[in-house]
Amino acid sequence: MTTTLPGPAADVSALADGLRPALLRISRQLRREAQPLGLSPLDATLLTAVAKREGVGVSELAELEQTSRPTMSAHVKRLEAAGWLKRLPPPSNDKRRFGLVISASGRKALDAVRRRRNDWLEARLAALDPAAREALRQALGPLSRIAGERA
Amino acid sequence: MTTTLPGPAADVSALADGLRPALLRISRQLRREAQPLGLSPLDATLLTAVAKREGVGVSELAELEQTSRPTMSAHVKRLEAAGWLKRLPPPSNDKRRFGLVISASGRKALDAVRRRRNDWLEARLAALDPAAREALRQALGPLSRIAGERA
DNA sequence: AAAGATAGTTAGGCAACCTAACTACCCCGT
DNA sequence: ACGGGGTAGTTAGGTTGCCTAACTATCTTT
Repeated sequence: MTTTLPGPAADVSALADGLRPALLRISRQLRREAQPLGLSPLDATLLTAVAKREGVGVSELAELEQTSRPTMSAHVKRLEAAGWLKRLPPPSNDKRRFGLVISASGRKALDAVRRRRNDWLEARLAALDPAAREALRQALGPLSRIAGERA
Repeated sequence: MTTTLPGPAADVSALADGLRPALLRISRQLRREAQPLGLSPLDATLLTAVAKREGVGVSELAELEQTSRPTMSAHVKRLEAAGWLKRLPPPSNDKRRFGLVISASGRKALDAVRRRRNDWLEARLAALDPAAREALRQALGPLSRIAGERA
């Protein structure tokens, strides 16, 4: 166990101060280096989320991804226009909500992006030594928890 | 060079797939939860960078922070307008560039923000168990390297 | 059947980013 | 000594991702 004695608060502060800029910068790059020919990292995240929960509604998805409903509504519209997502008419007998599902081409796009190795983040990870990657692997759980990811 | 055989690549892919959404989501929150009364996380990052390298120029700072020059120019303008940053006239005899320094009130704002504990990220970190924090601490180095942070 | 809650959209705005194009200046070679 | 090519910084214009407020349509509850 790590010492949690005198200054846990100062400890946490220092860690936060270190993490904040790194995280901000990484995500900046992440968004920027989106390959023009594929899905943006955000698109991939959203499609994955939908694939994981076929028939999810816009609001529920917004909550899962922690954005506002209008924001998610716009994303869904965009992804649908791109043909990666379909809205099934009311799965229940509730005519307000529809069920979102990933389309065949959406799944294809997702697979294609995954098969490609030229992603910015992967390149950076590959450039690290194995110990560093292992450290990141260990940190993945905590990071996901911070991100508030639900199954 | 680390082995680039079949296994590690898949490994790296999986790690990237796990990290990407978590990092995106965290940075989304990070930007959103800016305390109205203080500096945004971005502002804090930039001021810290300037403080670390007094007299830095706009272009150099842009490169350090990995943004375009116009973007940095706008940030500098904003931070200067807020009174957190000053531009010293040409420190060398090169009349094109000026030297950026953090102002007294900038330093004060930075300290104030640091002293406050109500930051979103810190709250999340504090909610983790010590082992998880330790894992993040270990990952900080690799993350910084991915972010391309220079001294 | 009216009141209130919920799903989703529209409208309007903001922050952070980019590229292209411009000004002002520096330096170097002929 | 001067003209061209590079560099510092800004301006202009556009994109993306996000938000709140307010609206429509559909339940649900009383």
